[in-house]
Amino acid sequence: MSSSEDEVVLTKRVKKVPKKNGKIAARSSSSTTASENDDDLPLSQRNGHAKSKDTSVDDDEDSVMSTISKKKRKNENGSTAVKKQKTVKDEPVSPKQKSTKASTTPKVTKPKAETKPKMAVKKETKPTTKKEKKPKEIKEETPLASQNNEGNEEEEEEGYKWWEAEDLDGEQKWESLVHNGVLFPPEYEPLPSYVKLYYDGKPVTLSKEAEEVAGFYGAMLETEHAKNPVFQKNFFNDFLSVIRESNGSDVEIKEFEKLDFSKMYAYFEKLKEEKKSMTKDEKKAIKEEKERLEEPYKTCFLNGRKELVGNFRIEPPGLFRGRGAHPKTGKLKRRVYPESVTLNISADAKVPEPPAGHQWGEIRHDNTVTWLAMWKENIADSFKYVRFAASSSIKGVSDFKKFETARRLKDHVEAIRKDYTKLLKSELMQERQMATATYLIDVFALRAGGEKGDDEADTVGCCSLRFEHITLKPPNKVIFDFLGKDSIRFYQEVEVDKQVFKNLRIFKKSPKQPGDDLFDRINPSLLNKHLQNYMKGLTAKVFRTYNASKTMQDQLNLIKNEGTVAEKVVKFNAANRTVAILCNHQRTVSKSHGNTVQKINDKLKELVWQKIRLKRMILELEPKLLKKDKEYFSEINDLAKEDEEHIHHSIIQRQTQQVLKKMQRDNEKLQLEKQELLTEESDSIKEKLEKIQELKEEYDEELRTGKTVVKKGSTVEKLKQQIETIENRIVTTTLQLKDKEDNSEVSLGTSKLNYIDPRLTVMFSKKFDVPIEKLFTKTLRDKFKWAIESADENWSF
DNA sequence: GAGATTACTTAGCAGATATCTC
DNA sequence: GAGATATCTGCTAAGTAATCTC
Repeated sequence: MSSSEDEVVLTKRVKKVPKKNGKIAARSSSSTTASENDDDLPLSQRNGHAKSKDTSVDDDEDSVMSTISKKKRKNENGSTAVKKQKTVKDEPVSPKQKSTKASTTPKVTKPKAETKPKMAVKKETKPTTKKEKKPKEIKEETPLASQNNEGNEEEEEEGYKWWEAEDLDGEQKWESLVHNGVLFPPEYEPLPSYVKLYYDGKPVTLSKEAEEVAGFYGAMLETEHAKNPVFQKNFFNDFLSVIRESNGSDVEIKEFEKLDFSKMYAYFEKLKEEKKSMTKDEKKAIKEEKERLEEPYKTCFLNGRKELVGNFRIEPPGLFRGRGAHPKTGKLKRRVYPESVTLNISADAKVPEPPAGHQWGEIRHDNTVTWLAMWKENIADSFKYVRFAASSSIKGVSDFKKFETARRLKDHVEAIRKDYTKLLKSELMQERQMATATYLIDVFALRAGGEKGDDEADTVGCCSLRFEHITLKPPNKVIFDFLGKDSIRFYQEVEVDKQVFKNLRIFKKSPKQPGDDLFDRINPSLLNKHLQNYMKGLTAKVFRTYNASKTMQDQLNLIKNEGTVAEKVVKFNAANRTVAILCNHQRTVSKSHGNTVQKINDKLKELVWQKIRLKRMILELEPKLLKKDKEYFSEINDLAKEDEEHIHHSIIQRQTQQVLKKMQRDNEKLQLEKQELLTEESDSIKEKLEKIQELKEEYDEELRTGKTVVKKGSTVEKLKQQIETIENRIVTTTLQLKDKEDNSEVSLGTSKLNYIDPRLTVMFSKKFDVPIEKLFTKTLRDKFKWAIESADENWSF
């Protein structure tokens, strides 16, 4: 078959549908042909066949397509079969049940007859039209008296160690759940009457509702968001809606450009300043009041044990700050009232009182989920949940399971890699795409890449990569350039497996064009189904966890147990950084970064100058040394005259500013005490400034004569000692600079929090005698208590 | 089987707090 | 002790993925 015929096949399969955002997207056709059914044959049924074909298939791009169109096979049972797996059950066991030795095989338990029963329809206290899941029956009454964990003082003191007790399986998430509901943001307090929005130069009197919305914008007037035209447009539309709804303006507002928020902005800035300048006691009182209000919502009782709640606060209204080019950025996030909040709580628990004059939207008793409350937000029409804190047992169990699943991948990854390497050459397009996607996810830690709508930012992951996101440079170089999660740019120039390169070229082949999906036969759902054939619980995201933790383990293995604690921490962070780079965890370079780097560079230059100056002093004392130790003095003329002049200038300027700033601070105090203020003519200031002037003259003289002034009492030994100190400082500062630059765009926290098995950090801490406090913050120590208490120095991922 | 729904994890940013430097 | 800088924490947006519905 000719290549043109091949293209016809491809064209038939790639159905072009206009994307909601106007782009043309490639979609697999819904009308299946016999050959398309072929694609759906389970791999297990085709492995043998594919293998025999592989040997005969010419791997030319065209012939691949020819083979596909020639093949007319049908899936006999018409459904996707599941590749037979080893019957070893892949369920996690608690950390204490496991040996911490790497060599020990994980405990194998028998598979349950039914691991995840289908959820049945649930009867609710309030009938709803939507389907609902039926919670498992709560086995026993859970009287509130038992919920303070009575009779278990030891546990109360030490905290509940779920990892030593819990059966981690099962769909039911709790036996009893008792809590006090959620904390609502305070009601809006109108602005003082003199703070107005202006329209076309005239003050506008707004309704309370409209004023609140105007204030949201006014407060962020100087942010990048407020300068974004999409943000402005969305805000303005919603602002006008609120004005209409509340009959809320005495002036007809028609154009955004005529709005002047500057008075509002100034008022909010003034409030900020006032807050800043509060006395310690005032700040303390505010904090205490805040804590008093929060207290009832901070904790709840889960199965009779006290646990921390995470985000017990209902999100306050405001303007939606979407990331990247989000089409809805700037829209009004409306205030949430109790009527739209659903509480999830034990059937026999007391329902918390809703705020006065309100009612809860719904009360549920669903023990198959872990949220305490939820509400629907108005931006994406999705749910927001109130959940347990990261340190809670329920989150701990889930975290532990996540890492155990990733660890189980160790036992399968070799087979998976072998398989996808083979399937890269499959004659079936879907298999090739599946294999290529798995390769990219495995090797470059790409996310799955689910489809997105036109009301979201245009970001992609593996399955949603489009034509324009990769550039191919023969023989096997690929340039990835796309926006991933949070609109973070993923840019990498990499060399890939030759067959992967060939496949990507096929996936980009005409008639595909910019806007078309590269992977038009697969999606995350199919991909994950495929992955589950290899291992229960295996999904695309498990690869990220696995590869991150595996990389960390490998990096830690390279570290030698030597040096100070600080040096070991630096090495640990370097390992952490490797993982962060793998996962593309970035952060915006801080505004002050340029300045900071400049300052460190200046400091370095100054240190070098100091060192050279000290060496010149030595030669002033003993000129003969120049011949004796040429190398030691080889740098004494390294600095250009201009550089030296610049350094002198910086030092003089800095010292002068220090004196003047100090004078300013002192004057503020003196003013309060109603005493006479200092001036540059005051004796104490004059004296200091004169000393600086003397120093300047000394420097000028040195520059002019080339002779360095040696301080009284200096000896060669003393000067050499000083040089050594400076040299050490140069080394430290250079390292500091390198660290700054290396870390300026890399965020280490995300991988530490989500991807690196915390037991690796614990192992490092114990093996290398580095206090865990140096590696985990307090929050992380709480979150990973299970790891800290269960892993030892021999633990391995 | 596709799309919708639901529930969960992952993510960067901004403000709060702690630590360092002068 | 004050200001600068680093680190930590809370917030909430933005993903993934399982399940449900049509």
